[in-house]
Formats: sequence, C-alpha cells, structure tokens
Amino acid sequence: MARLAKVSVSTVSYAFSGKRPIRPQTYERVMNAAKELDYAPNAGARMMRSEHKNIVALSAPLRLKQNKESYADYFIEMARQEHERGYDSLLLTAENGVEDIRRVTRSNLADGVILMDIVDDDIRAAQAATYGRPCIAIGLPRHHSDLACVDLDFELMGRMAIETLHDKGRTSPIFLKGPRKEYERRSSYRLIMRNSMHTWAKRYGMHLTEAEQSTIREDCIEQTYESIRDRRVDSIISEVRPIQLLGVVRALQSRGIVIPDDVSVISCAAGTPSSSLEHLGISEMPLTPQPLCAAACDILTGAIEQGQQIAGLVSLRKPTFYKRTSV
Amino acid sequence: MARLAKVSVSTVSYAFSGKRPIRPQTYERVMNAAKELDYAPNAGARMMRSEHKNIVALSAPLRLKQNKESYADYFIEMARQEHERGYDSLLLTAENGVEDIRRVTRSNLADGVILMDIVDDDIRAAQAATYGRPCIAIGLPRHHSDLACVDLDFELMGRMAIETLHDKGRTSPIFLKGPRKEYERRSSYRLIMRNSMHTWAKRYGMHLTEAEQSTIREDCIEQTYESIRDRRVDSIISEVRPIQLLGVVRALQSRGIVIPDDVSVISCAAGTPSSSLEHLGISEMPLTPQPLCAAACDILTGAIEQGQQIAGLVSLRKPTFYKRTSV
DNA sequence: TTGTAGGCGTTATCAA
DNA sequence: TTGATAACGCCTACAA
Repeated sequence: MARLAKVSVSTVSYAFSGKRPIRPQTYERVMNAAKELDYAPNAGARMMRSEHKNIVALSAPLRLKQNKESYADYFIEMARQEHERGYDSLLLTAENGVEDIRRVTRSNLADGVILMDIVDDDIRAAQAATYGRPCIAIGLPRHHSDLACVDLDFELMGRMAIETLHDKGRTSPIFLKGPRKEYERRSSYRLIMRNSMHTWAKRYGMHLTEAEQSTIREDCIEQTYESIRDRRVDSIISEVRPIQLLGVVRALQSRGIVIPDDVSVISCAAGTPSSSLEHLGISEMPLTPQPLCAAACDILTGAIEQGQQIAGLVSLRKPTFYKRTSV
Repeated sequence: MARLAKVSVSTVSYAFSGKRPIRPQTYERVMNAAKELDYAPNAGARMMRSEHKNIVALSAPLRLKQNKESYADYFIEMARQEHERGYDSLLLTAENGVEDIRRVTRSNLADGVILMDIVDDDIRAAQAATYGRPCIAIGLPRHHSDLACVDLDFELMGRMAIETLHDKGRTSPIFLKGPRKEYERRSSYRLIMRNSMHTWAKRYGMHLTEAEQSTIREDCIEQTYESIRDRRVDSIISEVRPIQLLGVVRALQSRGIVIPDDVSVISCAAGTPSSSLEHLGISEMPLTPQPLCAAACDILTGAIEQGQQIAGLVSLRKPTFYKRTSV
C-alpha cells in the first residue's frame, strides 16, 4: 500500500486520520492507491492502538419469546442511533447477559454497554460496576447506582392517566393489563406504572380495578361490557397492544357503548402513535423508542468520548399525552 | 500479568488459547493471576494476529417501519445461533447496506456476512463479490451467484397450498395478501409464492382471486362473506398475520360460515405455529426463523472455518404443512 | 511536508 | 513442558 503510493506508512496513516497536513497531490496518490488495492485500515490493529473501538454492546437477553416484538423496536432504533454517532452495535442475546457483557468489555471490544429489556432486579444492572466501561439502561432497575438510566417517567404516566380521568369526573377506572408473563418476570416499567396508578387512584378516592389480558378475548369481553353498562366502570386505561384495544373498543361500541359518554379510554402502549387509535379519537401516551434511544446514545457517547461519569444518573422523560375525544 | 504468574507471555497465550499442552499447576497459576488482575486477552490484538475474528455482520436495513416486527424475529434468532457457534453479531441497520458491509469486511472486523430482509433486486446481494468474505442471505434475491442463499421453498409452498385445495375439490381460492407496501418494495419471498400460486392454479384450472390487506378490515369483510355465501369463493389462502386472520375467521363464523364445509382455510404467515390457529383447526405452513437461521449459520461457519466455497449455493427447505380440520 | 523507528498485545517459530 | 523473540498493522513522537 505505502509502496504503491510511493510514500511512507506514516503518510498513509495521517492521510486517513487527517491528524497532520498532507500535500494535496500526496493525499491524492494515497487515496488512489487505496482504491486500487481496496485497502481499509485494519480494525484489529486500530483497536489495539487507540482507546476508541467505536463499538457498543447491545444487551437484549431473550427472556421471553412473546416479548420480542416490542423491544425489537428498541434495539433496531438503538443501532440506528449509534450508527449515526459512528458506532457499530454488537448484539448480545445470551440468556445470561452478564458474562457476555464482561467478555466484550474486558477484552476491549466494546466502548460501552446498553442494557435493554430491564427487569426490576436486573442482574446486568447490578453488575454494571464490573464492566469497566460506561453502561446505560433503557429502563429503571432497582439497583442503578453503577449505571445511567433513561426511561419514560412511568410514575408520572400513571399519575397523568389517573388525574386526567379524575379531572373529567371519572371514579371507577379499569386497567387492562398487558401479558401476565410480563408481570411474572417483573418487567420494570410495568410495575412502576401500575403502582403509580394505584397510589394516585387511592389518593383521589377512585376505585381502580384490573383486567387480565386474557379477559379481553371475545368470550370474556361480555364482563367488561356489563361492568360499564351497570356503571361499575366508567373509564379504561389500557396497556395492551393497540390492535387488541381496538378489538375491545369495537366490541363495546357494537353493544351500544359510547365513547367518551359511557366510558373514557386512554391507551399507554408500545409503538409509535397509532393511526387507528387516532382515527377513533382514543387518547394515548405512546411508548416511542426514538427519543429514549437518542437520549441514551447521547449520554453514552458523552461518557465514552468525554469521559463523563454517568454512574447513578437517572433521566426520566415526561410522557407525551395525545389527548383526543375519548376523555 | 506474565510477571505475576511468573511465566512467559507465550505461556499465558497458550493457557488461554489451549493450543498447546500446559502443566495443570502452571495453568492454575496463570488463571489465578488473570483473575487477580481482571485480565482478559485484548480482542484487538487478537484480531490482528489471527485470521478469525469471531464476528459476523448482520445486515438488516430499515427499509420499512411496518415490517420491523416480523424480521426482528429473524435477526434475534440469527444472533442466538451465531453465539452458539462462538460468534458475535454486528448489527448493521443502515439504509444503504452495501457500504456498511464493505466497511466491516474490508477492515477485517467481520468474518462473514448475513443478509436479511431480501428484496428481489437486492443490491447487497448483487455486490456480494466485493465483500471479500463469505456471504449468505436468508431469502432468494434475483442475483445470487456471489453468495449462498437459504430460504423456505416458497415456490413449493404456493404449489402445496394450491394442490391441497385442488385435492379437496376446491376451485376458487382467494388469496389474502399481506401489506401492499411489501409488494411495492418487491419482497422476494412474497413475490415467489404469489407467482407460484397463480401458476399452479392456472395449471389446475382453478380461479384464484386476491384480496388486498385493507379489505380485511371490518367494513370490507362483508364482501368476502358475500363471495363465500354466493359460492364465488370456496377457500382462503392467507399470508396476513394470524391475529388478523383470526378476526376474519371469527367474522365469517358469526355470519354462519362453516369451516371447512363452506370454505377451506390455509395460513402461510410469519411466526411460530400459532396456538390460536391450531385451536380453530386452521391449517398452516408457518414461516419459522429457527431452522432457516440454523442452516444459514452452519453454512456460513463452514465457509469461514473450513474455507468452503459457498457462492452460488441455494438451499431451499421444504415448508412444514400442519394439516388440520380447515381443509 | 514527509520519513524513521519504537511500541501496542498477541501468536507462531524456534530453542531449551 | 516452557521461554525468548520476531512478526502482525497501526499510530505517533521525533528527526529530517
């Protein structure tokens, strides 16, 4: 390579890194030779020399098959964002995330770590201090003193949902819960939001009931209908997928229930704002990956590139409330 | 490190790589010292020396937001399989996949390339010869002379669906098409299966019609019902998501349509065999990631580790047909 | 503006 | 069974 361009190796190096001025014609010669030989600097050698590997580890353990769809959005978005900032993403899907993360950080393969699909007692978060690299979680695990956390403020989301209904004079909301398995594995954000709703409902003297996801199926939808008809329920807060909520709403409407006269509806579900929900005028606080991932990337790259200390940092973002006719 | 264990650097190296026999007590000393210093071999230096990086590039360009869920399954499964074989996966999501792939292969970061979400005229496949590394696609693009391809045999799947209906004396199937956008971007496998169905329907003298996905919505489901009632349609081949197909089936049943007496139903959709479909007795040929990904990994690791030539190889797998009461 | 040389951590070769 | 040493390709301080 250096021979072909008739320059020294250092000239080649500087031509690529731009860390010292090069005469235009020399630069030209180098780049032509590079093109000719299909040359690219060797990643391994480069990594050995420089502190920056431009690789981050994306830890998304496969806890639960059913959950894949929702957090796939997150790590695709995460990879996109990291790429924009010049980083490649190493996908770690092992069940036991900790060992894998240690392997890639301690061997100096990855500059930083991103944890996704956080559970309440997340072991990957608890072990963050042992990675020797900055670490950030999308979510808020119980132990978070050794890493940064970015998440929607689900505490606030629960409160906003309850307060909005309270302001409209509603007293008896029902909470359409997401998959039971999500609660069994103690999905962090779901627990936080559910607790918050109960706390605030109590404070406002409201009667909050819950419906398991299975009861949303057609055969059981009757019960929900009757609760509303008999005025035992006057509002719905849903965390099931929009398409399922749509099924419920349509079923209720076909039985003569009117929104928001008979029942208010608020959706708090994964995914970008749903056009179907908007079409029906259903209010929603969507869980959109984009702003969260962008914030997480910014924080992590700051830690990697400027050496900022981020352990213990918690950044909770205010949910966006699309208020529509359903409340 | 070598000092602490009182051995030479080469002994440390061999202790970790296992490439030459080490006396147990020496090995012990090395590992204790490693634990003490929290030492792990430097990945960069390792990559520089050895031909194997144990990293593969996973190219999944974000062509279409709506499509994310279905192929997220694939690259999660892919990462899992590669991990089992000792490889990490580098997630490449850039819109223009080619440049990214070249970057990681030419810089000796990745040992091989896996292409996902293949379209008919896939440019990443067409450029595979320029990567300088073995490359494999999950799917069958038009140009595939420079890479290996693994896929379900969608040609055969279309044929099997048609022939099964023909064997049962059906003459007028309707094809419930997936998202229109998937066809607009020329998703490879959808085109193949659709063509195949038309070819074989023609051969058997059957009358195959098509329904756009939008017509599955409730407001248009009436038309489908009427077609069946009037005997203009006697069978359904669906490639929409199981949950949507369920909606259709229920709507038809509530209008008095009986399966399979009035209409046969076959589902050919992404995801593992659906328990809801099984429950209703609906036959299906599911598009499951696991066997495809395993086959692809085997071929790719064979190419990487044994230097097998895989360019031009095409491996089509026979679809699994779960025949139930719906046909 | 460009070249020379030393060192990064690992592995392969050769010697003990 | 283990040790010493020379590469690998890159970066950079220093020399020209």
